[in-house]
Amino acid sequence: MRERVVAACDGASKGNPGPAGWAWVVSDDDERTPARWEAGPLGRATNNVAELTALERLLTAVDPDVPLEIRMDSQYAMKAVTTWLPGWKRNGWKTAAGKPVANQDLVVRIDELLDGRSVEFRYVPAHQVDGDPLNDFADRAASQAASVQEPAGSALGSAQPPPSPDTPKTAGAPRRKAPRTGGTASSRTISAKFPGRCLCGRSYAAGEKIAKNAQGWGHPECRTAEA
Amino acid sequence: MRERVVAACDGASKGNPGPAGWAWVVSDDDERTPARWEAGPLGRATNNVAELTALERLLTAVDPDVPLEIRMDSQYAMKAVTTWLPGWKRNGWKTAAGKPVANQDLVVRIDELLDGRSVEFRYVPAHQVDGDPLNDFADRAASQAASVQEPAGSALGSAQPPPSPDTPKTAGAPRRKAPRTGGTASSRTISAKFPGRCLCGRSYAAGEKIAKNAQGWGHPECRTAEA
RNA sequence: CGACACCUUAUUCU
DNA sequence: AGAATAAGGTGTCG
Repeated sequence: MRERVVAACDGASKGNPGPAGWAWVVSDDDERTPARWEAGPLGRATNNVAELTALERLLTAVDPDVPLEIRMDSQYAMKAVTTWLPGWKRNGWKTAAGKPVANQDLVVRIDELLDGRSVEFRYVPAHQVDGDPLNDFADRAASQAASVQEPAGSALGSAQPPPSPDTPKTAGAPRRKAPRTGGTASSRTISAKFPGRCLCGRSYAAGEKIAKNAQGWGHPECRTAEA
Repeated sequence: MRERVVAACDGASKGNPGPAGWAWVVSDDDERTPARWEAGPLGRATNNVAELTALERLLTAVDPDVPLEIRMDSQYAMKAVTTWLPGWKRNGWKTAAGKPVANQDLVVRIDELLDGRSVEFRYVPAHQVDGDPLNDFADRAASQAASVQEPAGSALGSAQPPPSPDTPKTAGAPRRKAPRTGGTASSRTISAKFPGRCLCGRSYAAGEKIAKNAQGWGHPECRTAEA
């Protein structure tokens, strides 16, 4: 059976409500290095709409047959689609205070995308000194998308999102620099002779352009380091 | 009724937290020239403890009957004793996040000093190219006190605090040099025949040494320019 | 009442 | 380029 893929998603809203954005990232096999990512603007929205949208876009972008581990820092978005959703279906989408559940459309849509899929949600705290690198990447990409209100991602050849001013950096300990990713393709691509699965979780068809990465063959934009 | 006196106060903390200092300055009638000032060390403290202490020392040093305009660059210290204090008294000194309010002792002490007094607070931005001269003076005096951890002031015959390296200098426009102040006394002093009020806002008693300044008689250390 | 997130402001600095 | 000291608010749920 295929190895589970690790991903993260996050939302941002400048002013809350205000200019908002979403982002997701699928990791390399080391579960730390961004292999493929995407971010987009939302116009004026709340933080929680942005968080839910990020999850919805991630599930839409990844092959439903691939087992996923999704890391997120929003307990609201995570519990909405896991803990609270069954009760809401039963009680006619009423909150404990008797009011209508907010963002019902997004929650329902995510519920549909989750159907028949293997997804494990995992809460990771935001903005930690030595926190999850994928969550940090998604946080920065979403914040950037919220600010500039422009799409970005590995498929668009975007540069890595800039560091957030509010994300604490690692203390003195020296760290290996993560391999560059996402940017312009540089090594050779070929046409696939057989269909297969990229490390990003999506399959590729025979005849599709693929490139070699450290773990095998896959989408050219999913290359993580030169072979 | 007596004219309002203009003053400024500021704090500094090298490293934050780190060696800290406070300073206040009372202006001449031109509202630009330092007439009387004082600065002191705090040992290891935070920037905000230094800011609040500077305000507390100013209020302690100035006659409570004199109406004051206080200029400061710390919105934290200013709003703490004006905007936020009433709410804190009501809610048992809890922050919006539900945590105990920091530096409560200093805020309470300042609240007591403010009682029955005429004080207008005025925010002035820090480190501006053509910013408030009194705030700049207090900034330099507090920074110096934080560095050397020694008291200073007009009453001690201290020299003017040195310029800060981080304060942007005025662009090309030529400016009149502010009259020298605060340093060693140089012109004649006499014994007051009657009690009176100095321009610094404090009164002097009959028999106390006084000196003539541009606006009249007052404390020798409050002289602003030679007559 | 509690939790998580999104922020906004100012200062202190390094 | 970075971090610490402090406060305020909204979005959402149990």
